[in-house]
Amino acid sequence: MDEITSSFERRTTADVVFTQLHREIASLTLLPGTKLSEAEVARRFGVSRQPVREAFSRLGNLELLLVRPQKATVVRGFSLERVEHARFIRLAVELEVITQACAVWDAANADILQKNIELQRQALVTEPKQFHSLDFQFHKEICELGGCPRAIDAIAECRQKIDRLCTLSLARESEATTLLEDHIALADALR
Amino acid sequence: MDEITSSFERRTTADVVFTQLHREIASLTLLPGTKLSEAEVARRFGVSRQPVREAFSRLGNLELLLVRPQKATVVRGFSLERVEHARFIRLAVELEVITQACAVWDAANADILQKNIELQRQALVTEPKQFHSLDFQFHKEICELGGCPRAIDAIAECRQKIDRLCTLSLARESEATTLLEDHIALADALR
DNA sequence: TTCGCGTAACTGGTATGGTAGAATACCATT
DNA sequence: AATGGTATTCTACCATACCAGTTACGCGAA
Repeated sequence: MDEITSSFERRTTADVVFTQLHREIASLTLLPGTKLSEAEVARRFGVSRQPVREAFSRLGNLELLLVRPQKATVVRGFSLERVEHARFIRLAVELEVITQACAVWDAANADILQKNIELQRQALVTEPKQFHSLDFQFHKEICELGGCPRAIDAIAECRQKIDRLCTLSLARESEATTLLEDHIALADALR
Repeated sequence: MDEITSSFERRTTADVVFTQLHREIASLTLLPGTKLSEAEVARRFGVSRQPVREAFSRLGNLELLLVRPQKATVVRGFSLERVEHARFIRLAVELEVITQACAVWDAANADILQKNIELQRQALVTEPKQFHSLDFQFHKEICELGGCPRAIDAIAECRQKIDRLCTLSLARESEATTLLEDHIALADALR
């Protein structure tokens, strides 16, 4: 989730509110349908309405909040349709990245990925919390090796939308195992 | 470009400023690097700084403006890298859509596309301005027929970013011809 | 009890004043 | 003339007050 905050040089009040609210929405501390009021949130954070308003605006742009004039702002539900959409985009991008990666493949690349997979295997039994970042890096490496370094941004963006639902529905640990298998298969296919 | 404003139920002052600025940036009336000040723009529109600020925020989210604390807000340049990125995403999505479309293809679908292509051919000689919307609809139809109606949103989003550069570099008319050929080839391939 | 209406509380949108930080221009000093 | 420091001026940011719709609640009549 830190990909979001890392680009801010100086943290303004609005940034703080935005980041915190984003976290709460993503972690489902704030459930969809929850009504948020600028004034109430402002009180909670001990700031004026202005930065809260700014934060609401950004969250609205991310489609996490539905804010309309003179009506209460609510946490947006994730329709399955929208999740499916994000998953579709991600799939399309990943496939294309892999296609491109195939064109320029060599042994050195395979080594890099293999090294990452080993780390993943270790992380799975010793430090499950690290798996997530390794997973991210795995895809990032494919993007870079494939010559599309910026593609990872798009993938991460989709992933973030999808993950909101995953937090709700399934345990991360059991998922990690299947992901690792996917990664191994992927590396094999590239070779 | 109207896909952007159409989703607003009630037009607020901020909406107006946002839409107008967006138009000016997209049409290169405001060149990249141009410095914009909240106060100055507010004066120009005859409104307070607040809605301008709101508009700046939205444009910043779209990466059209670079707004950082206590520093002048500038119109963002489109690095070739970013255009390439958008083009890449679009390509990936379109390819995937077409793949899916192939799976469920039949003669009726082919007719629909063929009808659109005929319209395009006419538009090219009689009413070039219509070509753009027909082009949009062509891709939209493929998305819908392929069972991914929302994919067109992602495509349109990328296209918008790309078009900003196209406005600068090449005449739309000559491009339209090659696009039509592409469309015909595409419809053939699907069949 | 139930329905309708009016009012009061609350919503986000707008206007404005003040503040801290960044950039620039300018002057003094070397 | 070149440079370093300073003051002015600009920036976006934040707080506050006010406004115009919207919603919700309670009271009175049927």
